[in-house]
Amino acid sequence: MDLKIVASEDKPPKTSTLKRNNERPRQILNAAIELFCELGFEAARLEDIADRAGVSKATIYLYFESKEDLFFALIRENVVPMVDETISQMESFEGPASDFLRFKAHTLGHTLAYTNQGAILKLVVAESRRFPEIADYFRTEVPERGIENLAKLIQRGIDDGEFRPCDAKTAAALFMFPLLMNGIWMNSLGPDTVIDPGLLIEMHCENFIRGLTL
Amino acid sequence: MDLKIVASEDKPPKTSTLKRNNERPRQILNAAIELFCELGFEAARLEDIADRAGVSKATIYLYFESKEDLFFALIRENVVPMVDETISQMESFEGPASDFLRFKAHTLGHTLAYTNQGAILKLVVAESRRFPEIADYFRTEVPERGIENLAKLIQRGIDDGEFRPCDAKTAAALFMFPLLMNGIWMNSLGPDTVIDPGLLIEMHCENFIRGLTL
DNA sequence: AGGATATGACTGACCAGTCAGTATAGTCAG
DNA sequence: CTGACTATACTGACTGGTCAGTCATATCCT
Repeated sequence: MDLKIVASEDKPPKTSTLKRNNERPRQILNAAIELFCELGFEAARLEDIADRAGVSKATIYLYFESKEDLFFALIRENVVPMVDETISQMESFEGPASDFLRFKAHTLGHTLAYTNQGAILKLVVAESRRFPEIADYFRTEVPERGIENLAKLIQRGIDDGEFRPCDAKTAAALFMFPLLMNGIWMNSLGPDTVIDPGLLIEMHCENFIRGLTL
Repeated sequence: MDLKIVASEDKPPKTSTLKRNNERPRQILNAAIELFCELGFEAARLEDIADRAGVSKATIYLYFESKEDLFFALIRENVVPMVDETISQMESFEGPASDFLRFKAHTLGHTLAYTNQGAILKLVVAESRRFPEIADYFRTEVPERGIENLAKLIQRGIDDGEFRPCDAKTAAALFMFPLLMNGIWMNSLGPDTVIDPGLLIEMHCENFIRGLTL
């Protein structure tokens, strides 16, 4: 792509505060996310990540132990906080369970389909067999906590007579799976002419609630 | 440089040659499937594939042009025939649409969850951005044909008054997505203690039909 | 001065793909 | 039947390129 002329015409835009050290990890991580999502873990080259972050490859090693550590940080810094937020939303929610499901289907559904959150999911799923410790961390922090909390909400719906009795955990997973698959789809094979993600989310939402309602 | 045209076919009518040559491509392909599914395309080494197939690496190149060709052959030889079969089942089916959905949910659901078909899906999804031609081939041969035909069946259900009116293609995708995600899940993060794949398939099946029924 | 931040240049391992050569079996002239 | 020839199947050893990770050196900021 761009070969660097050795010296000459060095940085004219002299950044006064070179104490950007605080931002460096974030810059590098963002570049890593983009490239991991585009190419997969193996095929993403550290040198390209460095280029995109505007640093040299060696600088990455000032802030991260290894390529794998970068992958781990991605989950720790980006995915887990999002789950935390969802869970606290869920805990403070008081209306009918179906209202929350509608809200969540639309927000999460669109986030997964139209941002690289879907690509991150695809990435984790693709690499999980090769990085068991990362997969373990992800599994316990994301799906297990997420499903558990969503199951609580659905169980409340069942107890309140809003939903018919069923296994709440399975129902929670069943609520999530089309949204997750939609996100993976849109970040791999899609977008295509066959599936309209917005329509699918909408239909899933109504069909799921309809099927679950007494 | 390469004048290894393999064709030149004028079969002697009676050659009782014990050539195992016929089996070689299948042996190699099976080994490739296993390793691609375990490790992903990049991380799977051709030498390991060769070892598992009981041949040398150079032998692979007698039957396949490149590593990527091996990936392509995997889809052509394994995935597409399965879709063909499903479609012909669907076309010859005559009972209520919901019966076929139940049948398909269970057979396909279990195949994806408990065989490496789910891992193959995971693989295709993971690598599709890096191999656009393979992704195009897969998309047109598998999801597009599959969804189109399933949509026909669902449309018939709508026309017959079995289901309530809705967009049949979206409904078809919505029927498939939990089964696909379940297959990917079981071949990446799962199996785990949170999700029971069999229960999920069963519940999806009933909930989906219930939601769609008038 | 001296610690913190950064990098260009390098290395060592790895791996897809190649090639010259071996092995085995079929063909056929004598 | 035999030995020379040929076609097919296969492989060990190599190459050229790639890339994660290292390190000696340089620059900046108290």
